[in-house]
This record gives sequence, C-alpha cells and structure tokens, in this order.
Amino acid sequence: MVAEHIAADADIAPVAALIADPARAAMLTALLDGRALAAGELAGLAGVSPPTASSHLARLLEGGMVEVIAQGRHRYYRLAGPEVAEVLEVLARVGARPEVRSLRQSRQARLLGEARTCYDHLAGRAGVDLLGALKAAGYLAGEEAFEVTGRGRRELGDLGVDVDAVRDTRRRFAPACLDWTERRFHLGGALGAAVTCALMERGWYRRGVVRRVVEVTEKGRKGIAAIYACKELTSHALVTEMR
Amino acid sequence: MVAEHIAADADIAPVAALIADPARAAMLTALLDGRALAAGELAGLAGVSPPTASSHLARLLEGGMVEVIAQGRHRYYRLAGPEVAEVLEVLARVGARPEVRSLRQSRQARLLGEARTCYDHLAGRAGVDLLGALKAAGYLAGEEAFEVTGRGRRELGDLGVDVDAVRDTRRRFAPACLDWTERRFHLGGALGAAVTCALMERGWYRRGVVRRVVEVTEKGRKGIAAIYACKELTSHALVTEMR
DNA sequence: TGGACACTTCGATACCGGGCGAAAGATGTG
DNA sequence: CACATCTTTCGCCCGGTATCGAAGTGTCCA
Repeated sequence: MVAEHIAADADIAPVAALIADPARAAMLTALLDGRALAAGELAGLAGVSPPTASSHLARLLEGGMVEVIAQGRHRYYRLAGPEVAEVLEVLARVGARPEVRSLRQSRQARLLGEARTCYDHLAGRAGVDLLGALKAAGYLAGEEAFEVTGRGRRELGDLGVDVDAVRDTRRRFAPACLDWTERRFHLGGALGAAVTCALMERGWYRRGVVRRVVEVTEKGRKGIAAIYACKELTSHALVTEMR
Repeated sequence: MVAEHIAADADIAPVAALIADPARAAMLTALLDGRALAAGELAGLAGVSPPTASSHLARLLEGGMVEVIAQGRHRYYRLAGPEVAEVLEVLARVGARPEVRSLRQSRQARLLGEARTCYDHLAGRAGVDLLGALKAAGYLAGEEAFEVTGRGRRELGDLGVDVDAVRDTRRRFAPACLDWTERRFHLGGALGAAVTCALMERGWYRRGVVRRVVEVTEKGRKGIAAIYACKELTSHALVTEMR
C-alpha cells in the first residue's frame, strides 16, 4: 500500500541525509569556523581519499549546504550561510544531550568547551563570559535578544565595532545563542560576529591549531576584566588594578 | 590512512542519520504537533509496514529522539522534547530555502503555511499575525525575545494565560521563533505554548484533519482584531462587541 | 612546452540498512 | 481459557551508496 499521507512539509530527510554521513559531517564541522577550505584539506580532515571527498562535496554543493570558490587549481569550499551553521549547532545540541561525559575526555573536546567559534562568533565558556561582561557593564540590555545601550555603542566603538554599520545587515542583530557545551547563552548574530572579529584583531583571542578552537590571551583576560570593572567605575569610581 | 583529525565535537552524524530516512522523518514530523501517537498510526502515516515502523521507532528511541508510553496493548510515541522539535524546524528552514515554490503547491502545504503548530505553539501566517497583534497592542515588548508588559500580563490573564506560572518553567520564556514558511517571527517558548493552548481552548483556533494544521475560527479572527483594536481602546474607550 | 599538482570523473566492489512476511510476545475481551 | 489486536523479533532479499584506484581535465610553474 502506498503512503496514506503525502508529506506536506518541506522534506527534511534529504537535508539530514547530507549531514548523516560521517565524512560529510566532519567536513561541515571543519567549515564551521566560517573559513573556506580546499577540497584536499577537507579530504584529509575527514579522513577519506580525494575522490571520495570530491564526491561528497559535489553532493553538499548540489544540496545547497556549501558554496565553492574556484581559485587557480584549488577549489575552496565554505558553508552556504549562517542557517547551515545553525543546523549543525542545533544538531550538536541534541546529540550531546544525555551524554555522560567521561572524565578522561579528549584534550580537544575540553578546549572546545573552553572557547571556540560557532561559525563566526565566539562560543563556549569564553563566549558565555564575554556576554556576561558586556551585560554586567551595561553595554547590552535584554535577556534572549539584546539591544545596545548608549554607553555600549560608545565603548564598543572604541573596541573597533561599528554598531550602526552592524545594524544595517539583514541578519538578526544580537540574538542570544544557546551553547551546546555550556547550556548557557552567548552572543550570536551580526553583532556577535562583529564583536568576535574586532576582538580577534585586537588580539584578545587567538585561533588554536584546530582553527575552531580559540585561546583567550592575557590581553583578552585583562580586557574582559576591564569591562566588568567598568560597572564599578561609573558607580564608585573604583579603579581596580589588573594583574 | 586513518582520520588525521579526531572529531572533538559531539558527532552530529548519528543524529542526522536518524532523521535522514524518509520514513523516520515522516514519523517525527507527524509527532511535531506534540501529541503521542501509537506505533501503528505512525506506520500508516509513514507509509510503511508495522514491522518496519517498529524497527524505526526502536532506533529513534535508542537515539533519544522519542519517548514511549506503554498503555495497554498500545505503545504511544512522542518527541523527546522541544529541542528535537527545534532540530526538525531548523532543518525544514534550510531544506525549503532555495525552493522555487511552484504555484500549484499542494493544498496541505498551503494550509500548513497558513496556520500550523510548531511542536506546541502556533506558527505560519497565523502565528506571525498573532505575534503582530500582541506586539501592536502593547502586550509584549522586545524584538527577538519578548517580555510581557503590565497590561499584557492582565489581558493575557483574561484570556486564560497565567503569565507568572509560565515564567516558572525551565524553558526559554518567550523567544522569537523564525518561521520557515513565512520567514518572519512568531512567538515560541513557554509563553508561546501557553498562549496557543489557551486560545485553542477558547476556540480561536481549531485543529485540522492533519492535526498539525490549524484553522483560524471566526471567533479567533474577531479576537485578533480586538487585540489590535485594544490599542485604540485605551485611548478612545472604544468597545467592540465580541460574539 | 613539458611536468607537477589539485581536483574531478569513471568503473568496480563491498557493505550497510531499509523493506516485508511470518511468527512470536503482550495485552485486553468474550 | 480462547481469541482478537497491537507490537515486536526474526530471517531474508534487495537497492543505494560509500569507498578506492585509475584515468581524465584544468592550472600553475619552470
């Protein structure tokens, strides 16, 4: 007997199927930091031969999950957009759910929990901390989506983030993004990306070997502390010497 | 050669694989309205034989995507939680992306775009409209996540929504939820669920044959209009008779 | 222009997983 | 206790697809 129920929804199965293969999932995850990687690199990262990788990438391309930029004899692949990254993060969230993490978890996994980029913005403990600092200092207001305060706009400007320019994108401005390691919120959206980019350039954070893993520099630690302190500064004019 | 890169992330491939099969995707989608359905029903909806369905359900159970409630000789399956529903909706969003919708789309798909439930809250055009009304009337404030105003708390109480009780859940209170048909926001989270439930009981909306599809009743239309009008009410004391 | 390199296409193989019918549990009903 | 219903388990078949080696295409460099 044929199906009694014709699927009226956008069929999600094909999309899921694209992510369902370990090799493809590895490639997509590797692209999660927003960079464009060459086909050969992706083959290596996924642990498959170049022909196999090429086949996978062709399917991802066909399915609209990635885009390709031909440059000389290289072909650089990158995620097709923030929605794709969002799907991957959400999948990771349910996948990591009931997991009873063994104490001897791998170093990479631990670092990934410390600080990482989620497509193009900061996530992990560092991401949660940064958001905490920005809120505590009164740069941001809101709970699950944020607005920049007057002081926030000024101070972020000093840090190299042109808030007004950021607002002019089609992307959601400053949504709270639920972290799958911390289970708490960090700053996502256009503002999250802009702030991350600016602080990266400013040397607060440094990319790790696995590029998605991020390291908080000494400068970054001081900076965060200064933002926190900013709250005190305005009320008590109390200056905290930092390290 | 073995993979050079040990996947440090929660591996998303297994989760995606669970959704990747058309039969399983159909079952999950069928459960997206939040009900618990018997194994046999799911078999019929997915268009497969009972044994096949059983096998699929066992895998979904194993993977933590669904829960089961044994009741007599029936076994009722339901989604394991809002996160699972979220994954499905997000997948639908990317799946439906570049789709050049043919004008002759199926009746079901059109109805689904009009009004439907997204796990446990209202979505589609009706969901977007409802959110619009609530915001216009000043019940809700915010852009991407909402807060209930004083008046909102009072008026929603009259409609049967105990806002304070809703706030006491672990779930996100009132996040904006991006619609995959409308590409605009509707009200999600705990408040979205509560409001939907209350208005359903109040007869503003009625479940369709496919239970996820929802129909706006005459009463509902008037109610929405009254909420919009409410903005005027406070200023001009204009009372609209409602049924 | 020849050769090295990056990537893709092609062809062949092996395997996983979805599908069903038959039969076995489980649970109500007469 | 016998029977009907719902669900699961078992055994088997089959198709799709992931995989790789070899060969083909395009690009850069000397």
